[in-house]
Amino acid sequence: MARVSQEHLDARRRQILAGAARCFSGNGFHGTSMQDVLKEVGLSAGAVYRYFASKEDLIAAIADEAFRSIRQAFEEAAELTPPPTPDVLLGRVLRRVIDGQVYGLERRTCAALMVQVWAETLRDERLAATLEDGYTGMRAAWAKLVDAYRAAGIMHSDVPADDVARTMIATAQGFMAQEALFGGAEPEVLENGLRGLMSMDPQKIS
Amino acid sequence: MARVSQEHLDARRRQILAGAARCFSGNGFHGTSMQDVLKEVGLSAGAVYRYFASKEDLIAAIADEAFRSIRQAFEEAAELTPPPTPDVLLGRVLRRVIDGQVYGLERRTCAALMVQVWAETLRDERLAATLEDGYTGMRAAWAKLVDAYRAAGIMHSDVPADDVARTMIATAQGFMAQEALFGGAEPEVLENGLRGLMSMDPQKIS
DNA sequence: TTGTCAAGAAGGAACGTTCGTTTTAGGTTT
DNA sequence: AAACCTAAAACGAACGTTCCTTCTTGACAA
Repeated sequence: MARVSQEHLDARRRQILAGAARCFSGNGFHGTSMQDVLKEVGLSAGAVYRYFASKEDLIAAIADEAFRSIRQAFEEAAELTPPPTPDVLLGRVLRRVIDGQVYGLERRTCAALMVQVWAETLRDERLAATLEDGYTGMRAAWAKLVDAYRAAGIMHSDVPADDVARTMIATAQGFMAQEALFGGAEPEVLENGLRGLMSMDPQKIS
Repeated sequence: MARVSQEHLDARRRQILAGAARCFSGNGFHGTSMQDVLKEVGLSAGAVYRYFASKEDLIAAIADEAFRSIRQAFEEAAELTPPPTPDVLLGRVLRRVIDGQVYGLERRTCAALMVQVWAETLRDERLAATLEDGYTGMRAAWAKLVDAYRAAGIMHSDVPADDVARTMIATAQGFMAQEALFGGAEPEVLENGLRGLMSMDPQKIS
């Protein structure tokens, strides 16, 4: 009867997730206690445990959101027609992910959360399965994109498309790691760097 | 005086580090208890705490070794003359790091440890400072290498050398993340992928 | 070569703390 | 009045670490 509005419930939920994400990004999932989270979100234990049954649930919700954000950025980029060159494409992905307002986190904090999620994925089979699913799809979409490059004659065809796809994805992942660890990994740096690499065709070099 | 030989002490120390590294790579530094480590290395608490004053010390020793391994792989590659193309170079780095026998870990386990070290670095200022030092040196060495490419006329000069250096390093980092998370990130995949990217000069495309 | 023994190395129970979580009782909002 | 939330206490379990005991080692005396 005296229920609060659904928007209120959703807002509370996001408030908890955002506060927890801030804690987790800086101290890791297991370096952060629930007391830390409670203090950060400004709610009592009773309130938080009304929205999440356990710390594990809270972690899973945050990791899933991170996966979703990454996957969406990659898949949106892969659907652009005509496909931009890798430098433009990956610049877009990085901007989208890192400025993508995951729980309203700053660029570096967001990148740090991603690294923490990777680490947690290594010890949680459920997360690993979710990530694997998303990765397989991304890889396929980007391999298609590489095929388009080859069909358009702007890339040599003597290399497996999947290998190029994995390499592009790895570059974006590496930039997220660098942003988390050192900061200053601007998308422009990635764009410039890729342009540099793209200009040195090994078949021309000898 | 009834000391045991220095070789014995060193062997015990490495035994502890190796066992701890196996635990940490799979369960994270804070998801692994000291009891887990004790069981894995087959020693008692009294024995382990004779070699490491605290869990933090143990973590720091392992992280330092991981940093050292990475840094050495990158710097060795950067000193090759004449400088190989990026595909060859990064293939070498990846092989060296990942098959580099860090505590005798398997490829994927070793990659997983790297990811855990990154995560820990985000919450430990001392580790962050160490990593920052190594990274700055690596970046400078690789920027020099890019300058050599340009001097040799095999790369366009309209892009900051440092940006290309960071992008190459990021690609290697991304591959380590992929190996940890999904496996199968062979150095050959990276080499092929880079060759593919290098063949699509954006200035030729239109 | 052998026996002795102090000291180093390892064992393992137990410590105090902190963890995630639940429970309690009482207040506030809709 | 029903749902939401607070504040505080308390729970057992698990944590990192310590402490005392036991075993082992190697120098040295015999």
